[in-house]
Amino acid sequence: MKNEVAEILKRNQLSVTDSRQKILELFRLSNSALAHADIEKKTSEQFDRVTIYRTLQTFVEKGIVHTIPTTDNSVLYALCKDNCSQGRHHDNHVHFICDNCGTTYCLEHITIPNVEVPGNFVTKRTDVVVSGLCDKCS
Amino acid sequence: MKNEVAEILKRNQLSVTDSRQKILELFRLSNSALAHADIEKKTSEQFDRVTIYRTLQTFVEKGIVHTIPTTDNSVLYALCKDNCSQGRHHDNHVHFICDNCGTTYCLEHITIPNVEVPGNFVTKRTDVVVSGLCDKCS
DNA sequence: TAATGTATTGCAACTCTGTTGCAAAATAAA
DNA sequence: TTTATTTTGCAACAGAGTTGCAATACATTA
Ligand SMILES: [Mn+2]
Ligand SMILES: [Mn+2]
Ligand SMILES: [Zn+2]
Ligand SMILES: [Zn+2]
Repeated sequence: MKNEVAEILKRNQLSVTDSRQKILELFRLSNSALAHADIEKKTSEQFDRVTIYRTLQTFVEKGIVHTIPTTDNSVLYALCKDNCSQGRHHDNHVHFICDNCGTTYCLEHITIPNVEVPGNFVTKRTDVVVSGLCDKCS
Repeated sequence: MKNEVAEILKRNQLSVTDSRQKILELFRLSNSALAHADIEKKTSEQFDRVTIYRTLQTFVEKGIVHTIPTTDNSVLYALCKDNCSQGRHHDNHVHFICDNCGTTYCLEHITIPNVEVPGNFVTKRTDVVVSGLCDKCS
């Protein structure tokens, strides 16, 4: 729904532009996380590389998407569900990266366990990334 | 101890070269994880960039160091303790990245919790990365 | 709806990171 | 010491990410 996408942008005080609409739509249609390269492949005819970088950055800042750490010099992005906002992500779920097909899933229903850290360390964020074989590859 | 470093290399069926000795020593002297860039800064007068890339790759393959996922298009490396070997890492600990000073610690004594995944997913590896403020920055 | 100010985009140029092939050098084996 | 094997450095390249700036698109107000 183009309209719903525009709503999300407005709610986040972003002007509604073609690139933001299209890229946000891509995330909504995908059931897995996307890398910059994925988005570039699907939209490079339409948008400049730089625009994609800036759009992703903006989405992260606004709490529209969240990042997923990886071990291969890439960053993955996925939609934040509920009520994330500027600087406050509430995506408290585990991520799964398939070693075989590379697909990365937000396991929305599996919550991050509480992890103890030494006395004077302060936890701001905890990422849990599981890798292995996804349901399609196992 | 240069000698001990050489022992580790031999034990892993690697020929003992200047760059491997020096880089491995760097890891042993550091109490935090190192990125490629860190090693380059400390040794670029001595070794070519390419050699550092290849050395790190070799160390990971042999189980001498392990990687730590990040959210910023970089990969961190840290020494494996005990008995990791080719393809079999037993580093089952949590990592902590300080948002302020950037230092990344292996929390050797905090073990990775068991994380449930959906039925047909197969877990091969679980990474837990906590970020926030380290003891020096809090 | 049209005019205006503001925010976003595309482009060009650049830097930084990582990779590859190959000849020279270093290491290990005999 | 000689020889075979492995590793290194260099050069060249490819790809990823950044920045400044002018052109364009968007939001606002009249
Ligand atoms: Mn997610
Ligand atoms: Mn570690
Ligand atoms: Zn898969
Ligand atoms: Zn710190």
